[in-house]
Amino acid sequence: MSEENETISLDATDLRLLDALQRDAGLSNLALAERLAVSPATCLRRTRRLESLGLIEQRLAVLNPQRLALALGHGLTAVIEVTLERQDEATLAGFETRAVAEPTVQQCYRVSPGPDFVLVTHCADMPAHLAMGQRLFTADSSVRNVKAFFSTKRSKFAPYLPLAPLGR
Amino acid sequence: MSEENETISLDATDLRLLDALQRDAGLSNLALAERLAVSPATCLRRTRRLESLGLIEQRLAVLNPQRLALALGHGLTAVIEVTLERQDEATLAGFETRAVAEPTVQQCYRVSPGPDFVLVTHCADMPAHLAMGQRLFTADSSVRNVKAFFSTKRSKFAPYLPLAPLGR
DNA sequence: GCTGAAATCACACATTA
DNA sequence: TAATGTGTGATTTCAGC
Repeated sequence: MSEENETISLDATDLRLLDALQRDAGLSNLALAERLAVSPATCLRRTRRLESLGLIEQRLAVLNPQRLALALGHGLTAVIEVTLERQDEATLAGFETRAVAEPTVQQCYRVSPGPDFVLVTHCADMPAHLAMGQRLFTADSSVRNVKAFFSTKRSKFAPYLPLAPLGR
Repeated sequence: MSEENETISLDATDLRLLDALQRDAGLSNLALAERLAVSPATCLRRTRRLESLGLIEQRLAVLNPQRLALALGHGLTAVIEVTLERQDEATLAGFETRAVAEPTVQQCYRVSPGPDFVLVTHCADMPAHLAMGQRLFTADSSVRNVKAFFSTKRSKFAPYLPLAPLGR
């Protein structure tokens, strides 16, 4: 992946390609090319470029937690607000590193105003959730306050970024 | 997609397959089969079954918002807590339907205790964010209270579900 | 954007437990 | 009987032009 912060230039085809991929990464290169009305070769070259530029971060299958629960038992999704004792960069970065390293943390956002971080976590059960809280919050003296809300239903999961020049 | 709520039975190979796919849906069937030490045919059959059972909800490319911002200008990610006037199912379902239909809403969770919903939204800019707030909250008399936190950095995005019998 | 070689996929069928 | 693995033609990928 290209690591420089050079200015990246994207034309309308790149944007349509990114948009198609963030909605359905299961399409074959051929199907994708047809949808964008470009040749398969062009489509492939562009996709490779967008990957090498780091714009496409990962491709993943999103599993359905409700369905999976029928087979594995219910997991526990929580939205957690975390406030630290101090807001200097070292303190923030320290907590962030620990949060990101925790496998049960699915998402981590630095936010403002309000708490310092919002996490989305998913644990197998309540003991696992409590153990995560022990590791990540109780054992960390830089954590001042924690509020956890448990998800009773994930109504939507569609992390699509708006690609403005598309006119969406 | 199978719509019945029949008991779904998953063996260790199914779980390893789901786990591989939720971490990397870019693998070819051949590579996947090799990783799981099964034949390509088995791998493909199993994948199809998991899709038809609705366990695999979608395949998507996750874009990097920081990188994309270099080309498009920064967007605005917010975590929003929403409390409604009443908590009866009709009121909850009404708001949920509107939230899910809003394209800027990336994720929607019903939660308890605390607020009734937590949303993760992404808008092109502040005017777009305010317009979303107008549509979704101000215009809805069932909404009592809204708290929005703006994300200054997405530190982690890895919506992997724990597949317990794997021993992870 | 086109073409062709190499890889991959997807299906039918034989095989095993 | 149900699931796996092997083999085949068809499709797709991906290089050079």
